[in-house]
Order: sequence, then structure tokens, then C-alpha cells
Amino acid sequence: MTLKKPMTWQSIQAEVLRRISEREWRAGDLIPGEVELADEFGCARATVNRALRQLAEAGLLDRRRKGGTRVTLHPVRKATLDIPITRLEVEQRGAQHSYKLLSSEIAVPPQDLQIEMDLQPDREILHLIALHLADNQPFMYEDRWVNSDTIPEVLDIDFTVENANEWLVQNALLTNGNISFFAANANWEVAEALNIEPGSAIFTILRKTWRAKKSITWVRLCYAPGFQMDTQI
Amino acid sequence: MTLKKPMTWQSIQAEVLRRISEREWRAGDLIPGEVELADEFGCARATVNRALRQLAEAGLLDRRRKGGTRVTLHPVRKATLDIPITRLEVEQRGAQHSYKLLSSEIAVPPQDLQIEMDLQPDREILHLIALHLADNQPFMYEDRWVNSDTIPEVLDIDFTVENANEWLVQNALLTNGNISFFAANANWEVAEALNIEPGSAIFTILRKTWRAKKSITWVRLCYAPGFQMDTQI
DNA sequence: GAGTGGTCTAGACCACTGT
DNA sequence: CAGTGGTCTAGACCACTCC
Repeated sequence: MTLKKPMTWQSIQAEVLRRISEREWRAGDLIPGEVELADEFGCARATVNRALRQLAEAGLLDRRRKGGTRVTLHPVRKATLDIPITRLEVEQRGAQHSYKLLSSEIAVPPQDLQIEMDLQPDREILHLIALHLADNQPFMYEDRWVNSDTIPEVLDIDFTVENANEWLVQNALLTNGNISFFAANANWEVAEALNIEPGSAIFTILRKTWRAKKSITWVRLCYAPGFQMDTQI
Repeated sequence: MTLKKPMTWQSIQAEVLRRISEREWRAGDLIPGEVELADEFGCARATVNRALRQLAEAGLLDRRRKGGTRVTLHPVRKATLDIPITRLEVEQRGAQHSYKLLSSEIAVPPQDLQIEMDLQPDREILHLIALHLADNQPFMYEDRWVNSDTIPEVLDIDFTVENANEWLVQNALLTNGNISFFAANANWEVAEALNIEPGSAIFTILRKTWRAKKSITWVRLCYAPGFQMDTQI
């Protein structure tokens, strides 16, 4: 009698990974087509497709119509990192989150920012500077410009009680954005806010977000020394 | 006559996103089931499933068998970042990559690392220190331990010519790993290698990788000032 | 033009979990 | 235990692209 193994897309994926890691299929090789594999594994083509599609998204396979599927030559590892709202980020570390607005004004942003946010010349928008604390210790310094043309409601919010980070996530769904991470030596302003020595290495995140080509916000997050961002491959 | 609109999973996804962003479905709300949506959109349930599954993976929906699908209360944005091999990273910046091995030894790693890599006590493994250059300017300092128990072949490689980063990616397929990012002030050693002032803020990546519970490598990458890592949301 | 992956359909069964 | 999402199937047509 034959044993009917359940063929799931996960098991197919695992088998494909095994063949790659054990060099049965080498980097650059053309692997069999979906029909052939479905036949070999005794399953539907859709199941093979699901398994291979996900590996392609992960960067391990290159797929092309008519061209077939190849094992990626230089696998580019993709790590997914979570960008939680800051309050949850603090609470996840087992600390109590609090928030303090340091300054709020309506002003004309610097020229380079006007361009990046695609503003009319000399257009005044909302500028917030705030401090996030974990167990009353400075955790992160936030320097934010909000495009009040895109999100007019923002002008009615009292950001001494609401926290801009959280309010925007809940009220200004974004369609796209870009993020940069880098290290910077603390300038005087940041050092004073975080209560550290000027010059300390600061993990910094620069984030710009849009909703359908209209800029929402530009924000620079300066994390207190000791902060680290973790992720899995 | 009726116009037959092509219903793709992308178009369904877009419509769902619209309903969320325009508050037709609010954070925490239970949205209609797959069957109902398939009926509404006039497509197969599998198509709705594909659209919603991907939104769930992106963190915008919470799905549970029997419990139905809800709009995530605190959407956790997920950014995917590429971890290319360093040579490509340099070349992508339009520079010429080169590589210099600073030191290579067989040694017992520090105690904490022995535990993290799950080594037998006082087991000697390979320790490499190298410098990556972009157009002959220091780009990144690499401090790496390789578990020669997991990857014995590594002992036969001449890392003065081969670059460990690249060799491992091609020859030691990993199953999982974790990565940490943080900022650190350059110590004397790193400062000298990168030819910068001690104390400069250094963007640092710590990466540990495994193949099926066996550690492959532990590596600390220290990027020269000015480096930044970018990604899209 | 032909072959490959990309997607859709209609139906089915299964697995988890809330009530 | 019943309802929901998770997955598989067999078949079909389409879109891209290499030859």
C-alpha cells in the first residue's frame, strides 16, 4: 500500500530549501517548472506556486515568466522590523511610558524640508518637539513637522496631552514612507533633553510619510544611549 | 448590459484599505467574513483570502478562525530591510569595494559569546577582524567569530583573499538569525581602523546566525560615520 | 510564437476557537 | 459544536518574455 503524505505548501517549501542548502540546486541554477514539481510532489500547481512565490519574496529565488525559476545568485536577506508606536515600544520593555511636549509652534520649516515635504514656499506648518520617557527616564527625543495641509484636524489637537506619534498612527493612515537609520553624536539640544553628555552616540531614525503623494509628517527620533533595535531574519 | 470588471486580489486589497482609511471600518471593528466579501465583490473566496491574508501579514488586520477578521487596533508598521553582502552594499553606492584582513586567529571567545554560540567550554574557534573599503576609504570594520564546528570547511579558506561575509552567504545557508542595531561611540581600536576620532558615533550591527540550532557566526559590523541604512514602508 | 509563472474559480475538507 | 479562516484541487485563462 502507499502512504498518502499530506502535501502542504510548507512541506514543499522545506524540501526546496533542503535542495538549495544541500547544493542539489546551486546558486544560479534553473529549477524545474511548477508543473513538473507539482507532478513530482503529487499536488496541485497552485500549492507549488504558493511555496515558491514566498521563497521568491524572501529573496531566495528569482522567478520570471517564460524564463523559469532560478536560485538567487546573491541571496539578499530580508529582515522585517516592526515599527511600533513609541508607547508600546516602551511598555514592551517593561517600563511605564510618559510623554512631555517641549515645544509647539507654527512655523516655516527649513528649505530642504520644504522641498522634501513638497510644501508651497514659506508655508507655515506645525512643528512639535517632545520627549518620551520610560519610568521617568528620558527615552527618546522627537522632533516633528506635521503637514497641516494634508491633515488639517491636527491643528485642533492639544498635543500637551495627546502624543503626536500615537495620534497620527491612529488618525492619519499612511500609504507609504521611508525610513533611515544612522548614528549621530548628540548635539547640545538633544543632550540636554535626554540628560546625557553632548557627543554621546545617538541612534537616530528619520522617517517621512505620505498618503497618496501628499506628505503627512517628517520626524527625527533620537534614542537615549543604550537603546537597540532588534529583529529576526 | 453589465460591465464585467476584472477583480484582482490587488483591487480588493485597495478597496479594503480605502474602507479602513476612510473609517468605514474602524480600528477594532469586525469586518465581514470572506464568503460575504467574495459575494459582494463577485469573486471567489480564495481571491478575498489572498487580499486579506497579505494585509494581515502587513499588520493591518487581525485574523482568527471562528473569531473573524478585525482591523488592528495599534497597527504595527513593518518595514522590510535588505541585508545585502557588503561588497554589493558598497557597489550600490557607486563605489569600488575592497577588503583587507586585519587579523585571523584560532581562539577561545569571551564567556558570554561561548554561551550565545552554544560552544563547548574553552572550545577554540575562528576569529577574524577585517576592514571593508569603498574607493579606498574605510567603510566598515568587521569583527567576526565563526563556529568551525558547524562549518568545518571554513578552516581551509584563505580569508586574506576571500571575504568572510561573502563566503559565508554563499556557503553556509542559514535558517535563522537575529540582528540588533544600535549606536556606539568609537573605541580606540575601531577609530584607528576606520581612521576617525575616537568617540565618533558609530552605527553598529550585531548579527548572530544559526542553521538548525547550530550557531554559524557572530559578527559585529561598525560602519564609518556618514553611513545610513534606508528602507521603505 | 510558445512556454513559463501569475492569477482566478468553484468546490471541498480541515483546524482552530469562541460561545 | 458550529462558524470562521487556512489550505488544497483541478482546471482555466492571461501576461510577460525569451527565442
